[in-house]
Amino acid sequence: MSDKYDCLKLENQLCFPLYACSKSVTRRYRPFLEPYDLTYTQYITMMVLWEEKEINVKCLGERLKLDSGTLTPLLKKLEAKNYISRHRALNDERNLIIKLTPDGEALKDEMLKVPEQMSKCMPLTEEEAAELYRLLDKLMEGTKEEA
Amino acid sequence: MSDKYDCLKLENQLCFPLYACSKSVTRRYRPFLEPYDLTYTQYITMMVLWEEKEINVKCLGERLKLDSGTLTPLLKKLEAKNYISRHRALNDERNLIIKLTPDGEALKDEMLKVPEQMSKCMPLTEEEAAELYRLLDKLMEGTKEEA
DNA sequence: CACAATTAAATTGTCAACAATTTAATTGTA
DNA sequence: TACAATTAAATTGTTGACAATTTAATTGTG
Repeated sequence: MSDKYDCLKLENQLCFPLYACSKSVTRRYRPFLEPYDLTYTQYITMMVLWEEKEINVKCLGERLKLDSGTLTPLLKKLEAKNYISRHRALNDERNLIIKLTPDGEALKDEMLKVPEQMSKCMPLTEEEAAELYRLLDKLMEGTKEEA
Repeated sequence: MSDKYDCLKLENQLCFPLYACSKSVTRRYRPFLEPYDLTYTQYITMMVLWEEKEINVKCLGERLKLDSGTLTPLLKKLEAKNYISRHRALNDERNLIIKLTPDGEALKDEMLKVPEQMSKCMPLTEEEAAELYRLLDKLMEGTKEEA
């Protein structure tokens, strides 16, 4: 019961579950982030800043795999919410340095409950999560730009 | 060497690899789809139509997990490219019926090589792919709207 | 039958993703 | 030192994603 078009069926492709699942998980974050006026992308940007304290747009883009076309407007929004500051580096004015404001820093403690709440929505065992992580990583390696 | 903020690190979350990997895979499709003037979302829409021949927007949205706000403009674009037709159902004019045009149907054979080419970018064994599929499916179940 | 409730698609508005281009600062080199 | 090449961020333009609302058709019920 198989024909040559089977490979063109949605359910036979890995790409679609990946795409749908990613959207589904992102959507799940919304209610937890909304009280802080953050979108998912803004949230992961803040996650990097909670680790780094200070970073330029280029490095931030490498961590998040986003370019300046996405980040510039997003960072302006985070600045408007007073979570971050944006200033040119003194030694090289091409670099825009992103720093947490006190408000942004304070948010970190509030946000501790987000991953906790999210993990309740993730019906995977510890081992399954680790395996999923490994497989995504491997897939990522293979799909990123090659020489 | 762990503190209470570890859970707020990007690399300790499943959500980020999922999000990044999905974007990476989608990006990989671009060069294969560009010759046919299709985006990834337009491509998966065509995949449903190659299976169904005829479907209304609501059902299409359920298959693709997209709403009319996303689909309406996308379907108008596919219509403009002459891959699909859009007509109201005679028995219930609320329903918009999407059908393949001959051009859209013909595209199916051309597109057979897309999954083939893509699979070369997917560095997973058969078993790994199956396991990834299973895990994504399980995660999907858990993250979709609950009662 | 009338009209409220429901349903399907379209519309509106906001944010994201990303290619391609532009602007401005810095670096390398003839 | 001039000036070409490179680099970082911003800008422009297109497409998607989705919440919320609107429009129009159909269904259910008093």
